[in-house]
Amino acid sequence: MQKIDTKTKILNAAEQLFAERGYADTSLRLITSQAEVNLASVNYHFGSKKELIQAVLARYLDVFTPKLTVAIEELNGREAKYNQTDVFNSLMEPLLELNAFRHRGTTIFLQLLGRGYVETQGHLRWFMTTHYGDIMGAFNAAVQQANPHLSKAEVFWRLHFTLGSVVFTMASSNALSDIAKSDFNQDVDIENLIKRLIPFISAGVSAPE
Amino acid sequence: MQKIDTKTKILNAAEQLFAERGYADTSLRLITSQAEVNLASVNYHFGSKKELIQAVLARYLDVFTPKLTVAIEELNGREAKYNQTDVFNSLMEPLLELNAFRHRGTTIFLQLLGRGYVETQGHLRWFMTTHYGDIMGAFNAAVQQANPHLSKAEVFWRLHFTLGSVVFTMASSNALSDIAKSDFNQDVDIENLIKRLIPFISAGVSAPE
DNA sequence: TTATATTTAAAACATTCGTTTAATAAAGGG
DNA sequence: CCCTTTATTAAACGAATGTTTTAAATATAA
Repeated sequence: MQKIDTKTKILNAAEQLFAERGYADTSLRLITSQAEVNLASVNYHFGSKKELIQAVLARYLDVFTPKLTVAIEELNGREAKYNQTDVFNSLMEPLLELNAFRHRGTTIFLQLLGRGYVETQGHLRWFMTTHYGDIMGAFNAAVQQANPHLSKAEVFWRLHFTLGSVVFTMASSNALSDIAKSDFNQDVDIENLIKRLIPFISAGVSAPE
Repeated sequence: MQKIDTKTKILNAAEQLFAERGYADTSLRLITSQAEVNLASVNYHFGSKKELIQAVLARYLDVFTPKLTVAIEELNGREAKYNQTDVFNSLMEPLLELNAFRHRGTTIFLQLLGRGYVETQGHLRWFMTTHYGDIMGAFNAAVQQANPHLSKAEVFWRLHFTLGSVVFTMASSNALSDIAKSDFNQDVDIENLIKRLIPFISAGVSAPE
C-alpha cells in the first residue's frame, strides 16, 4: 500500500468528477472532499481551477499524443498508400491504450475532451491547439492522404463532424446508456459504443462529395 | 415601431445568450441587462431560471414539432416506401423554416438543443421527452422504416451520433467558421454547413451494420 | 539537532448567483 | 373616479463559489 501524494489525489478525483458532471458543475469543494484533501491544496498545487482543468487534460494528452505521433509516422513511412481504415486504426490503438493508463481511461479522456469543447468558452480549445496543434495537423494530413477524392476543406469539416459524434456521445454517454438500458435492455460499455461508432464514422468520412 | 413586452424581450435576449454561452454560463443579470428589463422580472414572468430555459426551448419546439409531425405523417401516407433521404428531407424543411421564424433560428435552435443535452443534468431531457416524446418516437420509427436492415437499437444510436455531429458543429460553428475562413478563405453559412452535413450523415446512418 | 523550506490545515474573504421582499407605478374594470 | 389587479423597480437575502490568508505541521538539508 503506497501513499499517493496530494497532487495525484486531486487529479484523480477531479478527472472523475469533471467527466461525469462537467467542469462548471464540479466545485473545488466537491473535488477536495472526494479526494480527502484540504480545499486550499488545489490552489496551492495548481494555482487555480482553470489550471487544474488543464492539468487533468494534460495528463491524458501527454500519454496519448506521443503514441498517436508515432502511429502517424509509421503510417507515413509505409511504402504502400494507406486508406481511411488504416488511419482510424492508428487513432484507435493509442485511444484504447488509455484504458491501461487508467481505469475507464478512454471514456474519461473523450468525455473531458468533449466537455472542454462545448463548455468552456475558448480557453481549453486555445490550450489544446497551442500545446498539441502539431499532432492535430498531422492527423488531418493523414486523413487527407487517405481520401484523395476529398478537398482539404471537406476533410476539415468531416473531421469535425466526426469529433462531434464522438464527443457528444461520450459527453452524454451516461444518460444514453440509461435510455438504452430501459428501452432495449441493453448494456453499453465504451468498447461496445466504439464498435457502433466506427461504421457510422467511416461511412461518413469517406462518403462521396 | 411596436412595443415589445417584457416577457418577449427576456426570451429574445435569453435565447441568444444561451445559444452563445450555454445555460450555466449565462446569468440572469446578463440576460436582463441585455434585454433592458429589471432583474426580478424573470422570476416574476417565468418563476425561475429553469423555467425560463424551458420556455426558450418551448418557443422553438412549438413551431418546429407541428411542422415535423405533418411532414412525417405525409411520409407515412405515401403509397411507395420511402428511403433515408426522404426522411431527412422531411426533417430539414421544418428545421430550415425556423430561419423565417427568427433570424438565425435554425442555428440557435440546434445550439440550444445540444447544450440542453450535455449541460443540464437531466431536467431538460426530461422536459423534452415528456412534452415532445411523441414526435421523437415517430421520427425514430420513420428512420427505422427507411432502414429495415438496421435494428431498433442501432437506429437509436446512429440518430444520436447524428445529433452529435449536428449539435457539435452548430455549437462551435462560430469558431469553426473563423478557422475555415482563415485556412481556406471560405465563407460558411448555415445552409452551406447543412449541405456538407447531409452526405456525411446520410452515409453514416445507412451504413451496413 | 537546528534551521529552512515545503506542505497541510482552518478560517475568512470577496464575488457572484438565483431568488425574495416590499414599495411603487401602470393598467383595467365597474 | 375609485378600486383591484397586474407589472415594474430597487434593495436585500442567503447560499455557493474560487481564492487568499495566516498559522501549524511536516519534511528536508546543513
